[in-house]
Amino acid sequence: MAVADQLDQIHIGPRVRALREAMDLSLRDLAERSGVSAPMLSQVERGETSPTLAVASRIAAGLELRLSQLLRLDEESSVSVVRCAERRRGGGAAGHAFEILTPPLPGQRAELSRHVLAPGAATGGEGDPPMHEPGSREIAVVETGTVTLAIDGSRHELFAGDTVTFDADLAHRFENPGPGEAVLLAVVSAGLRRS
Amino acid sequence: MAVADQLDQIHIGPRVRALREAMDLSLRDLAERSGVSAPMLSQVERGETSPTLAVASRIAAGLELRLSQLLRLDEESSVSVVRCAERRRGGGAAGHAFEILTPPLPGQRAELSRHVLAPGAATGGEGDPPMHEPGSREIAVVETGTVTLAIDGSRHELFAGDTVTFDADLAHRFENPGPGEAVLLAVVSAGLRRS
DNA sequence: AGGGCGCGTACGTTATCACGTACAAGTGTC
DNA sequence: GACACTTGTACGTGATAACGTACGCGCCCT
Repeated sequence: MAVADQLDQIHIGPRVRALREAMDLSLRDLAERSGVSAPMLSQVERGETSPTLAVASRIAAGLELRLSQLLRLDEESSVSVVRCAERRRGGGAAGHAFEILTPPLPGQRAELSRHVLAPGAATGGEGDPPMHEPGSREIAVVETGTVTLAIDGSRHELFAGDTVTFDADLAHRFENPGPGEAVLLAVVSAGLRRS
Repeated sequence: MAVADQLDQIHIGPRVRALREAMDLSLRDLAERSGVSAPMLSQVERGETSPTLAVASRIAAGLELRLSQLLRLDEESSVSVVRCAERRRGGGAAGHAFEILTPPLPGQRAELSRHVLAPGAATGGEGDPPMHEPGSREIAVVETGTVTLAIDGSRHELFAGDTVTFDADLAHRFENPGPGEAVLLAVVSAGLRRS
């Protein structure tokens, strides 16, 4: 077996076990949820076998994830998560001002922030890495103005009053094409916590 | 084999073939690049077999992609937009109007809603049972006016711009003592455990 | 202490993956 | 037209995934 294969198996196995335990499930519980047998799950977690895509998808579903998300939990390990200390208040890029409305406390299940973009401004630079941990989801509401969400190779034009929900662990940014100022509220739900 | 499994296989196969042809490679060319045999690649592309993660990773690498990227090319877009006109609206008690800004989809990690309380109105009646599942947390931001949060035997007065976070599975309600109208945004994050 | 239960893993069996070989069909060159 | 080459797929075989059954271990209750 090639090294790359071993790396593949090693990564998904411990991750599946960590997620399963975080959800307080036994092997038999997850077997019931996913449709994959408990002994098979045990082998996968211990890295003894490489499941097929069909089985891996079912395991991911049992953990309330898509398979690409499950894989991403290990692949994106080089992405750093930037926390409140750097983005508490003030400006990001030129023309971008934000405030974080929720306290930096352990009990926060989601983070709420308000962003103001001057015409032509954006929340980040082209090609910036994702700023949130794997598994995070984000909701954004456009209060005033128009913004464009650029994410994962696609662009979505949003008008005042529109709401968008997306995977916050994919590289993304909001741009204000103008002409007026744009205000949006963002809610980021925590990703799947690691052990 | 379940339909979901079939959908999984159907998706990656045509995608692999499309990418291979776009790169002007034959099955034998890709076999050489990926380390997976040409007959196997043919079977995968035709949906005749579900490759293991180890093999699928090698196929993705031969196409200059990570496996999560290959999978994401077929997954439904994780971005969900709710237009201003699509908000779900309702009225609670007299003087209380609300709109739900997020879609009623499984991928929603949190629900975002906007509430308008006329002077003297409240979001619920005295002693109403909690409306959220155990473990839920809620964040509320007062946009305009003044509201009082009554929860667990205590009362908290909130002014425009204030944010409050609390356990949403405790009986609670927001009251508008007036004199003006009060507007607040609420974010409810799902509980910790699901049955 | 004993019994029952939950949990994770060993093991045997079956199904399927993954490969190597070979065939059929199409294309290009002489 | 004949030949060589490329390409995709059929088929047989070995390896391994995937399952069902059962065991060992630890914990809890009586």
